[in-house]
Amino acid sequence: MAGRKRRSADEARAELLRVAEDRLARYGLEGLNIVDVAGEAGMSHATLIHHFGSTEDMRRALVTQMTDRLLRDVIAVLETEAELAPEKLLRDLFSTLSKGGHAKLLAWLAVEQGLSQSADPADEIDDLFAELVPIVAKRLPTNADGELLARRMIYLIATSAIGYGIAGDTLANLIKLDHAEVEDYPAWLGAQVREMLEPAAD
Amino acid sequence: MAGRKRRSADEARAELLRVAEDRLARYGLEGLNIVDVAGEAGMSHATLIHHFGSTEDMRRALVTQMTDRLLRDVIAVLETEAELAPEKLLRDLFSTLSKGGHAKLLAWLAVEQGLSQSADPADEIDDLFAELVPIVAKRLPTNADGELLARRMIYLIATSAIGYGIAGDTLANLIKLDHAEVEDYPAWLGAQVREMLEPAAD
DNA sequence: ATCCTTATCTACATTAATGTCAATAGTGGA
DNA sequence: TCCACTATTGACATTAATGTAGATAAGGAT
Repeated sequence: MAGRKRRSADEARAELLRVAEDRLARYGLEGLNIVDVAGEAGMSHATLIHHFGSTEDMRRALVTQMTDRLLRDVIAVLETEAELAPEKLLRDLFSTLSKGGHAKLLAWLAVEQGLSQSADPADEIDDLFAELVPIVAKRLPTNADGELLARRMIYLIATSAIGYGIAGDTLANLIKLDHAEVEDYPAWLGAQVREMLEPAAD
Repeated sequence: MAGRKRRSADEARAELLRVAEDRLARYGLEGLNIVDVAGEAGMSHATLIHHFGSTEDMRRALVTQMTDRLLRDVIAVLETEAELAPEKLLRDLFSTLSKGGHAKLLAWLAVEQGLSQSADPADEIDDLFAELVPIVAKRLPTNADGELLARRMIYLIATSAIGYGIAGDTLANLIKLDHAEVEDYPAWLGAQVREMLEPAAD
């Protein structure tokens, strides 16, 4: 009753996504229900629905925003660094995906609804990947099939990173990799990738 | 009213899991609710609860059974084949995990509840991994740190396989890997693994 | 000042699921 | 044959979530 706070539609959306991302990191997926997200953002859940259309769409928007940022970072690093340093790059990448629940949210969407159904929200993501592939390809030693190799590398890293973010801890327990070794894994994988890219025994 | 069908507890559990696995492959995760699973198995959902304790436990039992079979297969192949053929092995492994929703169920459990919380149901799985590690290690060329390398290889393959099973299609769309290349990916990864294991440029 | 757009809220409707309980009925063993 | 055990069930209670509808109010534009 104490007067409503009225924001622009853009501000409202941005604020809701900000809160949602924070809650995802703090509480995991359960934290992403519309009542709590809207509540913490100082709105009613009906308002959230008004802005996003549905809970589903809100979550999709969140994963798009997070992935967008992630890819931009990767591209920026690859374009800046003169030397290819997959170890550091993968360490950051894996860390981002496992912390903050990014990978889990992604998995949730893929599993629960099918992330690929609607190509709409992934549009910017699509563009970023299109940008990424040639940048990686340019780094490869051999030009023959450079693009395909680049795509496969990206695919390998992406699948492993997602699996790591979702089930990395559980797997580590089962395989008896201790904490330090799990932490080192991304860098180790980076080293393997570097070796794969080196002009073999030629 | 037409007379109840009474099974032994073991039969009931086995039948419920059989139906659950079938429904998982057919309908995905939504197919795994207790009302439908029990219904298709010819029981009421209260009976399912009676046997498994909770929906959660039923799903856990299912993932345990499926993972158990998967690991046994992998171990059997590794012990039988004289020649190490990671290409074929990974092709089968990735296929099993992506088909039938195995990886998705796994992800769901890991994401929704935390698969690692209760170590109880993973007991047999734990044993199987303990069995697997030395078998893989024995295949490695260098003995130095053989076990650690084996664990890392298993970790790499497992994380990538899970990511592949969950988000493989979506990623392929984004990275513009066509269907054939996605199908080939496991074998390609197998070839990479083989190269990683070969005694380098020595 | 007035009006129009729309962000916002309250209250309600709906749905879909899990889990509980007390009663019932097969089945194997004494 | 009878009994004890327990698999089975229908009905109910609960919960937690999403989404809808109509009313209201904030703020910009004319």
